[in-house]
This record gives sequence, structure tokens and C-alpha cells, in this order.
Amino acid sequence: MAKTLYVGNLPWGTTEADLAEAFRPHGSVISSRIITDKETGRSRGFGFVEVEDADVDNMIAAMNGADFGGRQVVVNEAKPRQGQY
DNA sequence: GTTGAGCGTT
Repeated sequence: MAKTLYVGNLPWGTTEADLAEAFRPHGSVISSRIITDKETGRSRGFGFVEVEDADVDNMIAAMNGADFGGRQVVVNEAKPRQGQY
């Protein structure tokens, strides 16, 4: 099973690969995604990381407030998206 | 070339 993590306060140049590399040593990363602006295509400064259910707590504890690219990232459990049932 | 609270696509 996997859960989605919300990652905010990211530097503008952060990519999905950077998120995966940063989260990989802390648990099993299923997928990573950076939210980009629809009009300009630039990073909005936040993204999502899908990790194993058992590693969610470890990921948050290890990466929440951690220095990432010079900024302290915010890591929390993401809100359920529309129609997950 | 810029910005900084906030929850994403099939």
C-alpha cells in the first residue's frame, strides 16, 4: 500500500528526481511529482511524494523541516484527492 | 529575469 505526502516550501528549481533522491534513503518511494504552473510551466514550489504506508511516519519525521536546497521543506500527509473511494 | 502560501493529474 502507498500513501501520498505533501511537500511544500520547495526551491523553485526542485524536480521530481530531486524529491525522489531526497526521500529514497528514508523509505520506499513509489512515485514523486512536482506541481507546475499551468500557464508558465514553472514550479509552484511544492509537490507530492508517494511512499509506502509503513514509511510515512518515518518520512515525515526525517524530512519535515529538513534543509532542502537551502530551504526548510514542509512534509505532511497529503489530503485525499477527489473521489478516492 | 520575477514570486512564497499552499494540497496534485491520469
